[in-house]
Amino acid sequence: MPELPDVEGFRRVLAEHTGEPIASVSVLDPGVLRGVTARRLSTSLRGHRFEEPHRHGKWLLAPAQGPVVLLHFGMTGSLTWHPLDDPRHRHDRVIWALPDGELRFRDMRKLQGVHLAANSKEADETVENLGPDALDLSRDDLTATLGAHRGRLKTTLTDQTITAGLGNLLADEICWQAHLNPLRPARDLTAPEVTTLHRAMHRVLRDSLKAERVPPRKTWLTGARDAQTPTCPRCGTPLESRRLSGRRTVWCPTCQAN
DNA sequence: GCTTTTGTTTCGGG
DNA sequence: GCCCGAAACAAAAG
Repeated sequence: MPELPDVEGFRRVLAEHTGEPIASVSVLDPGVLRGVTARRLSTSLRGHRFEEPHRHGKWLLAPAQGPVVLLHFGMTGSLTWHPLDDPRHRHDRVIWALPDGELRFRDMRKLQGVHLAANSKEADETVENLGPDALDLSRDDLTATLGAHRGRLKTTLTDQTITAGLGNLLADEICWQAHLNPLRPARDLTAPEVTTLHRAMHRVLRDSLKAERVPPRKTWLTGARDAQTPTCPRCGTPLESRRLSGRRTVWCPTCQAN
C-alpha cells in the first residue's frame, strides 16, 4: 500500500515514540536488510533514542542520535506499535524494543527494506536522487517539471526522481480528479490544465493524509477501480484499464478523454 | 500451473 | 540521452 500518505502515517507512529532508549533490535528476517548487517544495525542503535522522524516521498528517515534508520516499505511494508507481549506476526521482519512497547517493521514481500546511514549526511545521500516531495511541489514546479518530460503524464507523476511520493493509486486518482487522461504526453498540458492538476494533487493528498491511505471512497476512482465491472463514479461510464509499464492504469474514457 | 498486486531497479530496443 | 516495456526481486490470493 505504501505511498506518501501511508508513509506519513508510519512517520506519525514513530514520532509518538521518540526519546525512549532502544533496548534491543531484533532482526527476524535479514532478507529486509539493505546494505547493513543485523549486527551493525543492532550495535549502532542499542541504547540510542529515536529523534523526530522525517519523510521524503515514500522514504522514512529516523535519526537516532547519530545513525539514521531509513525505511522503504515497498508494496507491502508497514511500521506499527505493539505491546511488548504482542504475539509476533509471520511477516514481522525487524523489531525495535523500547521500554514500554516495540516498533515493528512488517513486510510480506520484502521488495524494499531497512537501511542504516552512519550520519545524516550519509542518509541524505541515500535519498538525494529523489525529486521534491509531492506536498512541496508548487504549481510552477509542476509546470516546469511536466514541460521537461516527453513521457506520459502518469509515468511522469510517478517518477520518484521527478517528484517523490506519488504511487500508482495516487497518480490515477489525481489524473481522474483533474479530468486529465493519464496517457497524455506530460509536456502537452496547457497552463490551465496544470493548474487543475496541481489543485487535484493537493486535494487528493490532503484527504489521503487524513486517512493515512488513499481512501477508497465511493465518490473517488480509488473506491471504484476494484469493482468487478468498474464504472466512473462521476458519469457511470465503464472505466478503461490497461497496463502501463507494468502498472495497472485506470481512467474514465468520458471524463478523461483528454 | 497461471495471473494479479498500491514499488524500484536494471536491461534491451527504438 | 530519452522513453518504453519486460523482467527481476518476493509472497500470497484467486
